[in-house]
Parts: sequence; C-alpha cells; structure tokens
Amino acid sequence: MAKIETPRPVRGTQDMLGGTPEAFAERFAHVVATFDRVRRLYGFQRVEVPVFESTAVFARSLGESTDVVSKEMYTFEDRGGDSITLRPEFTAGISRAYITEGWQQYAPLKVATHGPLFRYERPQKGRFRQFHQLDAEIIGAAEPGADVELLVFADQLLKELGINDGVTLTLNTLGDAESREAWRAALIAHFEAHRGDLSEDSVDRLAKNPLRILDSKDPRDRPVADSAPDIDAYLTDEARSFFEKVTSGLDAAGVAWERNARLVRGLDYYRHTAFEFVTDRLGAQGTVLGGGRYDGLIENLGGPATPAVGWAAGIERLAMLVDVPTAPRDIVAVLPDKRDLEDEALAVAARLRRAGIRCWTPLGGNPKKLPAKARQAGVEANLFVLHPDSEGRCFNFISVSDDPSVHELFKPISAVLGEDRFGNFSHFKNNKAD
RNA sequence: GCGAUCGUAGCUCAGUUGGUUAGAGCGCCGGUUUGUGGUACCGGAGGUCGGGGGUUCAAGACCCCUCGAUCGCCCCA
Repeated sequence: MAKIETPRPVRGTQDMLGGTPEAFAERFAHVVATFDRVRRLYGFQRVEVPVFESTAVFARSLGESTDVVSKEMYTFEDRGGDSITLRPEFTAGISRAYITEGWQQYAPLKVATHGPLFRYERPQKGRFRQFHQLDAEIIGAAEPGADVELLVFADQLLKELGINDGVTLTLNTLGDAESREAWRAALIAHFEAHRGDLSEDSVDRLAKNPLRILDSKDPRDRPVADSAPDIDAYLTDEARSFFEKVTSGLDAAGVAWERNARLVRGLDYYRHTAFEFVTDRLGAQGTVLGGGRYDGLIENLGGPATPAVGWAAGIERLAMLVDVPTAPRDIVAVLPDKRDLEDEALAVAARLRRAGIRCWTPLGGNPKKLPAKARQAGVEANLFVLHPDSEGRCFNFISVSDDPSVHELFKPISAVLGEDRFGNFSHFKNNKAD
C-alpha cells in the first residue's frame, strides 16, 4: 500500500490545543474575553466585518508602496474573476463598511472587533501568517477626547490582563496634513544631506518611506536619525494644540505615557496621534498594541471627510505575556468501579450534566487506572459508581484535593443522585510528607 | 527575499574521536497489587534516525542538495 503523506500545516499558521500545560488556548481565550468585557465598559459596539474584501479596499487605504500591500497580502482571483484579498488589518474593512452600510447615521461610532488577519511574512516569535487582533475604533469624532478615550481603554485592558508592568505607552504626533508635509520635506532634506552615512536599507526607505528611517534599528543610521529634526518645529498651531489636549487628557486620566519623537507608523493613513504600547519581552516584536488617528482614510475610500482613531493589538502577543488563567476546580470524575458498570456510569454522568454539574468521564481504559487518570485531568473529586450493596448504596464520593470547596461540590451531586445512596464520603487529609 | 541555529519513538531528550540487532524518562496499551491520598511491580506496542545523494570496509553521527522548524533582518500587532 502506498504511503499516504499527511499535508503539512501551512507555514505561519498555528493549532492551539486547550488543556495543555502551556495553556495557550486558554490564555488566548482569556485575552479575548477580557477585551470583550472591558470594551463594554467603554461603550464600544461589537462589529463584524468580512475576512476578505475587494483588493482595492486595502490597496487604497494602506498605501500602494507599503510592505503590507506590495508584498504581504494574500490576494487571489475568485471564480468570478474579482481580485480578493484576505484582510491584513481591520481598519480598512471597517472604514469601507462605514461608508457602504450607511453607518454615518450612527456617528460618532465606537466599534470593537477581533478575529484573524493574514499577512505573508516570515514567521518568528510573536509573528504569524494567520494571526489575530483585537481592534477598537472611534469613527466620526474629531475631538482629541476620542484619542484619549481609546488610550485609556487600551491602558485599562492591559492592566486587567496584568501585563501593564513591562509594557509602556509611547506616544507621538504626526501632525495634520500640513504639518506632516512640512516635516516630511525637512526630513528628506536632512537625510539627503547625509545620504552617504545611511545603511542600504535606509537609502531605499528614503525613496519609499523616509519617515521610517527615524526608527531604524541599524546602528549606522542612528546618528543621522537622532540628529534629524523633530516634528515639533513644524506643527501648526492646531496640530500642536490637538496633541497637547491628548497628553493632558492622558495625564488627567492617570495613564502613564512617554513621548517618542522618533515614533512613526507604517501605514500611510496616520495623522496626528500615533502610539504604541511596547515591551521588551517578546524578542524582536516590541509592539503589543498600536494605532493612531486616521482622518482622511474614509475620504480616500470615496466616503465623506470623516475623522477617526483606532488601535489594534496582537492577541498572540498579549497571550504570550499573560499568566495562565486559573480554571475553576469544580469537576467531578464519574468512574465505573467495574467494567460492567460502564453504562451505568455514563447514565449517572448524563444526569449530573443535565443538572449543570461538570463531569469528567473516561473513554475506555482499565477501571483500576481510572482514578489516577482523572486526577491527572484535574478533577476535584472522584465519584465511583458501584454495584449496590444490601441497602442500595451505590456511590462513593472521594475528594482528591484538600480544598474545602469539595463539600460545595458534593451538595448538588448528592441532591441529584440521592444522599442515602452514598456509602462513603471521604475527604482526604493534608498531604503526607513524601 | 536574506542570515543564523536546529531536525533521533506521541512528547522531552541520550547516543562517546563514524563500528555489531538505535536507548531512557514521560505518555499509551494489557496485567498483578492497592477499597482508590499523582501506589508498586510485570509485560507490550511504537523509530524509513526529516528526505535524497555522496565519502567510507562501516554513518544517526562527516560532505553536498532539499524540505521543515526556530530565532533574527526587513516589516509589523
């Protein structure tokens, strides 16, 4: 017989199994659940948008020359001949929906979503081809207060996830269109003057995206980048005042932040506020949550001039920083004492489950070895199903932990099964020394 | 796209300067013991040493190619 070759998982995709020691699936779910809870505190509506869009949605909004558009998109032609792209980010799709679904009537709109995104990149720590993000946007609000609210939201999320300690909020302004253009021109002039001192990569950036030279990691670029002009001197009064309102709002809300005048963001659509929550605990991937204001994007997509701000956070990256969430220990194992009691045990477990009690049941195996397996599975107690004795008693309830909550677990179980049918209730004493 | 490191049972790994039928722990399956406090013991299944080619009397160990993984560059969450 020919050997069947198992198809390999696609590079950069992940399979996450729950119940393992790493508990990555649980941490992932915990991040999402926390986001969903905190987002309600701030009044963000859940929004669902497609996983794929017409390619133009992303090409037009992210900027044709960005890496994401020029080499990282999963783009294909569907059977009708249309060019389709798997979403590499949320903002473009949400902006498109805002226009095409007539959501302007709800403006200012606060929405949140989460789900898979796709980018054709070389996978490494904290970076995947299919990855997942949390996303929050405020559309139709020009006030700096919107930026502040989004940042306070992000800050609270990270605090509630317990990862705020090693993560800092870095903040910058890219100014309005006028400021940004003036600054950009000054930067280009500066870099052109020092062209010979730049790395090869940065010479390329000079042509494609000169702002990115500012945060280059190449030591050869640092002197030139560090001596480059800050945007501050080029800010219009409006832009300066806007940024001041954002920072004073953060201070008022008690959110710690650092100015990083070298912080720029990759996508073309950012204006005014740009920010990243960064950490040094994720290898080369420092950014855990990032975003900014993107006034102008919706207009670019053919909609009305609409101010907007938003951020996205990598769920995998957050999950890697988060502690393993503690699962409630409220599971009872329902174990047949003998093989011929397997059906009976199944019936008992079914009754308990219908009563809302979490049960662990064996999938075959030697009954003698079941208690050990159940213990490994993390149950709180073992319920043995026996042949009835002369008085009709057919259950033994044995705790496998010292936790007094076992008594609480016994109550509903005995209520369902009949207390008089229990021959034994034992609660183990403290561990004896090994 | 580029670079570095790595690739032995389901998992974590040993395998001496290349030398006979490739090992351990855990897990899995079966059995005995224990009226059940991660019990003890016995037995068992499971490996084309990622794949292909080469050097050699002889390669899991050396060389080349290839595939894959990890980490880094680029870029980004």
